[in-house]
Amino acid sequence: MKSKRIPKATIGRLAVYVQVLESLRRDRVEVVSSEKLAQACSVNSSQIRKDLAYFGEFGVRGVGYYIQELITSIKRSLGIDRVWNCALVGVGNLGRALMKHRDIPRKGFVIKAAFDCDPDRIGLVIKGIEVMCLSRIKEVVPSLDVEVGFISTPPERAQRAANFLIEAGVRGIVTFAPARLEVPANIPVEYVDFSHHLYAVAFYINQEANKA
Amino acid sequence: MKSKRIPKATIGRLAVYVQVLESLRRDRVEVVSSEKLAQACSVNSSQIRKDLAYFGEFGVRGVGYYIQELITSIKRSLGIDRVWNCALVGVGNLGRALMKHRDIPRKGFVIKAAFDCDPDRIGLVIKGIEVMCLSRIKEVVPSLDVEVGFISTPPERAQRAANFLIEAGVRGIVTFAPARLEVPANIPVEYVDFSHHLYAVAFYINQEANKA
DNA sequence: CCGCGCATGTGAAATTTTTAACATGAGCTG
DNA sequence: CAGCTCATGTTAAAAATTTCACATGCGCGG
Ligand SMILES: NC(=O)c1ccc[n+]([C@@H]2O[C@H](COP(=O)([O-])OP(=O)(O)OC[C@H]3O[C@@H](n4cnc5c(N)ncnc54)[C@H](O)[C@@H]3O)[C@@H](O)[C@H]2O)c1
Ligand SMILES: NC(=O)c1ccc[n+]([C@@H]2O[C@H](COP(=O)([O-])OP(=O)(O)OC[C@H]3O[C@@H](n4cnc5c(N)ncnc54)[C@H](O)[C@@H]3O)[C@@H](O)[C@H]2O)c1
Repeated sequence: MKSKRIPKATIGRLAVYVQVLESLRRDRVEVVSSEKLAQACSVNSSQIRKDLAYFGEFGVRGVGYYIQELITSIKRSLGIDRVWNCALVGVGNLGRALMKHRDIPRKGFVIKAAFDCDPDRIGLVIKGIEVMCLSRIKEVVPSLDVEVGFISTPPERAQRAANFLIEAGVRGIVTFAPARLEVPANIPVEYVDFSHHLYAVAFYINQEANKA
Repeated sequence: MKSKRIPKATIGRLAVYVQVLESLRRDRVEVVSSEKLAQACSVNSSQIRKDLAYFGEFGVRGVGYYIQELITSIKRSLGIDRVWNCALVGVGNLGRALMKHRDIPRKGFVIKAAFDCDPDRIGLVIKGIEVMCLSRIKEVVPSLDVEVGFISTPPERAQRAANFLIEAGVRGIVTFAPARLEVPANIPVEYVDFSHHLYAVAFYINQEANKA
């Protein structure tokens, strides 16, 4: 377990491994080889062993990986072996879908507070969370131990939302708005944007057409 | 414009370039250098020139890129200089948010039909689209010229949804369900999954903490 | 119409990432 | 408990991607 820079792509793949491993676990499979896992994830088996080697030795030679144990190890490596409290800014269509989405808490990210600036939205209760005015964020975030901010405002409001979140004390941001954010260097920002998936599917459909 | 394999990462960056370029266009900027654009996208300027070079020569030496023209060129290169008709399967929280989301048609992807299997959902009208029973997909997809399928069912139903979509004749799939799909090699599948962004933000927050 | 400044497009170098190859060690069998 | 099998962890090679460096060519000013 040497501390080298970990490729961003590795993080992405670890998420896929967890997804597939959990699906195997549901099917009561207990052990899996890097080869089998690789097939299920559509990657190379050395890739998997390499990715895991960044964090430690989790397998048993001649046997493979114990699934439950490996899931635990990956999660610990990523720092998701605990609950992260989150605050959401922008309770529109997407914001509401996120608040209702069961998989987010299941992954350890619990939305503890939601903020909007529209008076019609403030006071609304979704999944037991009352939508609050953004002006209360500075008081609420510290008191609820919120560490992660979700942004689902329109793009032109995203920077403003980020500023509020950071000033309130969040340590990282996941934004769904299509806008680049300017933040201090010590605040990681993840941009969730599936437009590149739309573009990619169009692009690859065209490629297939040109092949034939 | 030589036809080499185009890195997947390039497609992702082109989406970012378009996003930033459109934001510049809104601000009435007309020309931009690769250096300026690079800063706004947090990438290296050669990277931008390399990415664009896969598709052609779009700039003017000594000047830079004409923004409107570059947007058009990138879109043409990706094959999104036209409308793609789409069908959505699974009209739950996310499905409804997608149907209401203005940016999707704005990017040229128009949801023409929506399917569900829940009798309570069938007949519902969202944004002028009537939710239909999945059994009608084979008749509807060809008649509406649908080429792309969106899947927003629960993960255990995603494969079934994919099978229906492919049999009905879609040429590519964008799935939001956390499940790997088995599809013919000529059908591109894009997996939209932001769990890796959640994991990544947690991971980088921890890294920041270890630094300090 | 020539020369200068500037930013592109590109070939080569550096770096990163992926893949292959194999030595190592766990577990099983007789 | 020796020998064998098998899949890991790791080292080395290959491939891909990113970055550098600069020649090329457009536009403007004199
Ligand atoms: N709907 C989707 O499926 C979808 C998918 C991907 C990305 N997005 C992105 O997510 C964001 C939200 O999309 P949406 O469809 O939910 O839009 P929406 O208009 O339904 O919701 C936006 C919400 O943000 C609130 N808001 C605006 N300014 C605010 C501020 N300064 N502080 C706090 N709240 C503020 C509004 O009152 C509204 O409730 C957009 O940036 C969109 O591009 C949406
Ligand atoms: N809600 C979110 O914010 C969100 C975010 C990311 C990913 N996702 C994923 O998107 C998917 C949908 O999430 P959701 O929150 O909308 O769930 P949901 O339960 O609200 O919606 C699922 C819908 O699919 C329908 N369905 C089930 N089986 C079907 C079938 N065989 N054919 C057609 N329709 C079928 C159901 O009737 C329901 O309407 C899930 O896989 C989820 O993991 C959701």
